[in-house]
Amino acid sequence: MESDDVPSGLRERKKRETRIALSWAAIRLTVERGFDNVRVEDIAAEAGVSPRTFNNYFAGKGEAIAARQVERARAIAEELRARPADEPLWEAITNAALARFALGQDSHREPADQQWVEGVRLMVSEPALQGEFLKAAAAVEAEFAAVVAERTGTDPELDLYPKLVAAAVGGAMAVAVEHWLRTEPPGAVTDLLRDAFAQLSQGLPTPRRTT
Amino acid sequence: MESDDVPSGLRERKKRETRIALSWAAIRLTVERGFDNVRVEDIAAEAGVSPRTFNNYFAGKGEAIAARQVERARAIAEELRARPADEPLWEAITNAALARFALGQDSHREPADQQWVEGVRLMVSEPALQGEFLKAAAAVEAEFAAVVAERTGTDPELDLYPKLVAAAVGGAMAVAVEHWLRTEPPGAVTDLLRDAFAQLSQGLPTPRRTT
DNA sequence: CCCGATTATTGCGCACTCCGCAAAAATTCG
DNA sequence: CGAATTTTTGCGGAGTGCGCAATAATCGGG
Repeated sequence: MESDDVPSGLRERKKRETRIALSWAAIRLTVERGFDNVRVEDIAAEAGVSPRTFNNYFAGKGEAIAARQVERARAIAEELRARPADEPLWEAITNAALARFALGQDSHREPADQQWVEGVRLMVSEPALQGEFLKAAAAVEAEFAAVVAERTGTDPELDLYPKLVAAAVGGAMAVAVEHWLRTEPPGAVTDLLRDAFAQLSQGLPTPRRTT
Repeated sequence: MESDDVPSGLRERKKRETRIALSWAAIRLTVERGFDNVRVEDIAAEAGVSPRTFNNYFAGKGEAIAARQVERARAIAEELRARPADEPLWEAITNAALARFALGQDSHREPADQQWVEGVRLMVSEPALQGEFLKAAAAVEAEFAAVVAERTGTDPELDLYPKLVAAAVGGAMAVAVEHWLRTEPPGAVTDLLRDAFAQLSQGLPTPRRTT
């Protein structure tokens, strides 16, 4: 009956670990070999469970891969919730997103992952996965909208506002990341995110020619 | 080698017709029976082609269903391109979207489709399809971004701006339609769209309590 | 109008996916 | 420890997506 508490028994920990192991294995193999060259069987083997068990956790390869994005998005929503209530909305959103992105940024910065970045590019351009990523984003957007509604005193059922903000934020993050992946000397995602949110909060005015 | 001209031979017309017939059949059957109770075989039969041919046109059921959304989104992009260049961007976007949505709105307004609306609700809440819809939206967003870039003199490769606008617009439309489908006495989508775009163009300021 | 060239449709086969079901293994709790 | 709960696993089957090659339809020049 409980909704989201953490019993933290041994059982729950193992489940969590298996889930993460499966998701991670799916990502790693896909980045290395390409989505179509990875079978569920391989992923399960990598995580040390039976193929059937994979489907107890995820409905398909795509979902397993997108699971980690979901986690991050959730974390951003929680980060936002934890922000001081008197902080202006867009400032809070920007800070929340930046905090989480910066987190995963410098954690594994090795020069050797040049090849890995290339694999990621291929992965995100896989049509089957794009849908999955977007679906994942949409799933979390509802949650995000709820937090925004809390902060602004609006009602997700009646007002467009919270979901509009959630959709815009989700889109902005996607655009920023996409742009970042496409840029050859990879700069800082955080700068792109800051820029994107700033433009959003200003009503996306036609920028004056910066060239 | 030609990119998108219309040879208008008999062959191309038939192909287009088959494509539309398949897409339409997929939607109709899904709305009536639910996504999982429709087999590719059924869709093909409805359109008068072999099951194998279905896969020559679409990679799966979901893609067939989303195909019509793609078409509409494309139409909006073209509508935007056709707008006078001196019209302010957000006005042009709003008008373009409104024109296309109003088009499909009153075309088949019968009291008998109460049941149909219910089916559509079920359809859009199907997880497998949400991903597909979003993927379709993303596909067109690039096109939309290109038009925005044209209008504003920005470069999709360098500036975040055009894609940011495209993402925001796509998200806003999705939110508006979702809200509209959830509202019991179905009002006018166009009003919701107008509202959504207005909020976007004003930077999504925290609304003052309207209750 | 007809015939060769091009293109679409179709049937067949196969690898893979996803899920229901029930047995086996693991974990929890009294 | 031992029974109850939960998870893992193997099996089986319905569906899917696509390559391949044969067949049918369309096109375009003579």
